[in-house]
Amino acid sequence: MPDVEKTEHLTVGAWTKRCYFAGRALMDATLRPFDLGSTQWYVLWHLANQGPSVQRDLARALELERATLSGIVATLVRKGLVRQTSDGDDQRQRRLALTRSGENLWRELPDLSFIQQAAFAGIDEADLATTMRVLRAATERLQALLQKA
Amino acid sequence: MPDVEKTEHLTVGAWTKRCYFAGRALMDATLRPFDLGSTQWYVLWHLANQGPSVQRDLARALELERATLSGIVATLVRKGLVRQTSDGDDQRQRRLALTRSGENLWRELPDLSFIQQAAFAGIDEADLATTMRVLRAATERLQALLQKA
DNA sequence: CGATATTCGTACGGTAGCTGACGAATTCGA
DNA sequence: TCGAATTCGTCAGCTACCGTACGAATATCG
Repeated sequence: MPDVEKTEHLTVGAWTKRCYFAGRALMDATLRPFDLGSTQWYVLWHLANQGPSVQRDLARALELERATLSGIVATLVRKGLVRQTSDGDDQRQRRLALTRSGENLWRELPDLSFIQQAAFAGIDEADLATTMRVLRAATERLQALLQKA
Repeated sequence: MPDVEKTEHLTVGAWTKRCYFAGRALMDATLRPFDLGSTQWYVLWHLANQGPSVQRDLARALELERATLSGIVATLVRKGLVRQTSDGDDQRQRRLALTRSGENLWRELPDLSFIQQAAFAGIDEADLATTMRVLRAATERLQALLQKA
């Protein structure tokens, strides 16, 4: 939102937004042939690398609301990529795992690390670290402020 | 998405996401008493400060798709805050302007600059500039890559 | 002048987030 | 031990994005 910069506020906000959306769009474009959304990819990623997981834990790990994850999981189950069972000692919980076809799909998926690499290729290592630090600090301040409100 | 950092890619992507969402959440929380969403605020902001505008121009200025803006505008018109007329020489275009009640509401709205200020208070000016530069460069690379795909 | 291409706004469908409410299951306290 | 609080997953409803398709209006070109 370029014009907003004239107000001298929300400028970095505008760039975080642009950067976030650009990255996600590229992710989505890459995953489109596989009929996967970016968040669906994160779920598969976690299940493939961290193994089966209780839905609640997965939500915490991916920083999603339970309700949000619930919808994603429903989609993945419908596609036959993920299995949702309730075999634990706590009958409220649902355990998630990749199905055979989910594992097969995961093996076919391209490596997405090229996105991060392309985005920050040629950028000074120290500058990247600074950026991370600034964003982390800003996020923490914002979340703290949100807490109080 | 913290765990993702272990893959050593998408780490900055995760922070831009967190930062963007945290900022937007704070904006939404501040605007909630006025029953306004953050994008609705941007539209009012533009109309209040840049004056009436053709819908297409507004979409370009706010970096929104025409379809997206169309929905936002419909909501604002329904609330009686914005007037949508087609009085130009080009009968396809719709000219947008604040209504009287829209102007009144705008005057009542709090200044949102405290969000940006709070987020980056105490952060070194040079570091902030570096962050802006890195984000801008990354976004441009990502968009260029998206273009080709 | 008439056919074709473009542009504007809208409609529809999809993804990705959120909140709030709810039933079922579990835990905690008195 | 029994009632109250908490937790888990889901549902419904909202904002905010996207892409595609479409009708109407305009521009362009032969």
